[in-house]
Amino acid sequence: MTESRPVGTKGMPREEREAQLVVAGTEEFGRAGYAGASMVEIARRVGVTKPLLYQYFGSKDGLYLACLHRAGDRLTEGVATTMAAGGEPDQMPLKVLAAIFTTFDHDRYAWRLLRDPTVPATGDIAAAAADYRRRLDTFAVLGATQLLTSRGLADPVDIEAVAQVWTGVVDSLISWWIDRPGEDAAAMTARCARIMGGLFGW
Amino acid sequence: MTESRPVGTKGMPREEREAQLVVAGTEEFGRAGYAGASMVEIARRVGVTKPLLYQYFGSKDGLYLACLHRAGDRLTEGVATTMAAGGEPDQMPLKVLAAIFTTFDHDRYAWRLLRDPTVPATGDIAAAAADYRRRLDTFAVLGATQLLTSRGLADPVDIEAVAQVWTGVVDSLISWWIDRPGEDAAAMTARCARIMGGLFGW
DNA sequence: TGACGGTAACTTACCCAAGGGTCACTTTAC
DNA sequence: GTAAAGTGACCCTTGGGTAAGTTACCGTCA
Repeated sequence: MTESRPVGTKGMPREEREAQLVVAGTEEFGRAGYAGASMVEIARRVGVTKPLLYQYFGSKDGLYLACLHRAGDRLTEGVATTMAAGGEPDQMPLKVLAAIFTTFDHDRYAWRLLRDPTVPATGDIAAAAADYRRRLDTFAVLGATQLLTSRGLADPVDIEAVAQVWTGVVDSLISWWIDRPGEDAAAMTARCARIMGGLFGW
Repeated sequence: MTESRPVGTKGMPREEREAQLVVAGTEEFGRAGYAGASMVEIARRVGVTKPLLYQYFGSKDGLYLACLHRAGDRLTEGVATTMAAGGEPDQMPLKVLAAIFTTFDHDRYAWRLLRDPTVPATGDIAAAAADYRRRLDTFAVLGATQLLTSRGLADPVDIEAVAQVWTGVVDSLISWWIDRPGEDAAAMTARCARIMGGLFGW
């Protein structure tokens, strides 16, 4: 009789709803950071209310961890595969970028979760994020070592610095990409190839 | 009679206390972001309580704006001076870095205020930060244009991308620097010169 | 095939701690 | 004695988190 039906199941299985919430959470956490993101806003994006979010994920940390693990696993996997394939040191950056762009074409905020400075300094999230960053750093340091030694530079501190700047470059490229939804992964890769070729001769 | 003397003036003039609070605020905002920073914590760092902070700055936004203006003015000024001096396109990045390192050697968190993703999306802070970023972007785009055209690249979208990546590189270098308090501005500049020379032949 | 009960999906309405913000007041310097 | 520096104690909103109840789906049994 009444037209308002705000309550009751909407027939969506838990698994599917959870996936929606993780996607929405990733975007919101990526956009506003852990500290700035709001649970009720994340629920609202999916057309659902806060208690359901808590029933499924337990807490803000639980949701963040779910988002972080999805992003971190996909990222480390993709980079590991690319690095394992090997190649010339000055070709690796572009290959890794291509892998990242392809993997996260429709999930561009995911990368930011690993480097969110607003997460609590201690606890599960900090530990998990640090672990993913450590794994990525290992790859970055490996690539930087190959690149610098091929140029006659061997200072380990230089290598660390280059590795960190590299992750910052990825960060910037992804932020730039987020602001340009029309640019797909292939266009992004082509642009980077053109620029690196022109600037560095790589 | 009582040994506890928690109240009463401590003989510090307002101007000086304000400067202390801006320094503490810059560090705390830079570390935790606008959303994650706490006013009582900032006051505590200076050995003072919250009401004094509010008496001097009015609000959290007021304090943030004071920190932001100090950082933004010093930064844009330093970069403008360096850019105005001119030079070879591939020498400019290092010159700008040297200027930034020197200016912010004892204030390393300042840079982050301009790029804090946790500030409210609208309002005075957003406007002021956007304005500073726009000014810096203008310099970055200018430098990128000179650099890319000298290499035969002219796509304006490429130039925008390079400009944004450049600001990201500065970001990463400063983050890396924050974690290594022993490295002073001169050492940092020398390191960057060595790396850029080795990697790019600049 | 239809009633029916159990379970999963979902909500309203609430609690509570944290943190931004304020008031009235106290103390010291000059 | 007055003005500026400074504080304890409070208010109130925001947002994380919860309790209890409501609705729809779905398998089962007559």
